[in-house]
Amino acid sequence: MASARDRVLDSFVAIVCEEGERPATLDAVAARAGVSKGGLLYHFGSKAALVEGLCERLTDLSALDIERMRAAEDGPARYFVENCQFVGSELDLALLAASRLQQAGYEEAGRTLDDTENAWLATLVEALGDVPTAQAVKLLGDGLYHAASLGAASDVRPDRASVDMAALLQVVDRLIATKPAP
Amino acid sequence: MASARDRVLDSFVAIVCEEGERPATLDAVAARAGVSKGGLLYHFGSKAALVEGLCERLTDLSALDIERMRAAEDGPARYFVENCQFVGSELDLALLAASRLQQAGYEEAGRTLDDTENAWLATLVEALGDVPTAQAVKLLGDGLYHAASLGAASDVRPDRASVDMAALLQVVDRLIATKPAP
DNA sequence: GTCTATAAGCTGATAGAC
DNA sequence: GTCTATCAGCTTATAGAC
Repeated sequence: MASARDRVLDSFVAIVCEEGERPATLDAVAARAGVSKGGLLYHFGSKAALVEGLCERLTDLSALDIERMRAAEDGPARYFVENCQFVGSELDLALLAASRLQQAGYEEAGRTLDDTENAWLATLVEALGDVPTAQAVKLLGDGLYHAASLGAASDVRPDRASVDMAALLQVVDRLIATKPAP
Repeated sequence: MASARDRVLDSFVAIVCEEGERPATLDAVAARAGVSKGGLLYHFGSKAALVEGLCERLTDLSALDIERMRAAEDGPARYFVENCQFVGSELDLALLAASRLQQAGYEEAGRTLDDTENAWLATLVEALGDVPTAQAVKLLGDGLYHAASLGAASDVRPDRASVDMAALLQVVDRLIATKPAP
């Protein structure tokens, strides 16, 4: 079984992703992690400390993802777009939670998100060689991520249009094929 | 001077956009609108009623925008992408506020957002004739909107990469030019 | 390291005067 | 239509026992 500290952070992330920032009270997080509020506050002295813990986790996970992206067989652009689908990975959850917390006013979450987004963009620019094309690919991914963040919170809406990933990747290929010579 | 009811709704939207959902307390909204909490509660009987008011406003504003999009000189796709930049318009504010409230757990805001997003996508599909291309354009816009929602809350970050709109519109043109024949 | 008990502050909402 | 006064509930955080 994971350490109590890890379980607390997992629970915090899970509740923020499933229900939002406001329901992620110290009481609720502690209960889900199977500790008392006092026990939680031993590991994270305040709610801001929980956010800080999430930011550290996000930084680690995104650095790992950048490495995988660089080494991806089909190239970083395809890897990036494909992985902007929400599948519930640790990185997905950390990103969604950070986004929610940023929107709830926690500035550190916003800074960490900015850093990770800049790293992704830089990797795309490096791989594609053309800045506008790289920015467009980044925006496509952000768009997917935006849709995920709308969906992951509430119940799934059957009438919400879902994206055909295979077709989208072909659009990405068109974008790369028509990019101006450097 | 606008009616008290409008001033209350304006204040609610403004605080949600500038500081987030949690700081948008009945007290804070009333103070900004220049009425007492009791005065506010006469017009909107609960916080959920404020959200409802915003949703109605968003529905009206987005219907107006769809009309403008259909009639746009450079075509709906260019109009759409250009207008996904956050410039602080009433529609921008309503969209950002709805997104924040959706992420804070207000389901009606999520439903209204879904409706407006579906309407934009349908208009793009109708104008471009190719679904994957239309979805890609929609995602580009969502990506821009995502960047705006990260920026509009906290202070402006000078190191955050900004998008070159002229270059992005050229990418959109490439996308449209290479779309498969119907 | 983890618990219980408690303090102190804030928030949404009601009741009733004007 | 708008105000003041007030309450009940929740949330963060502290203090101190085990």
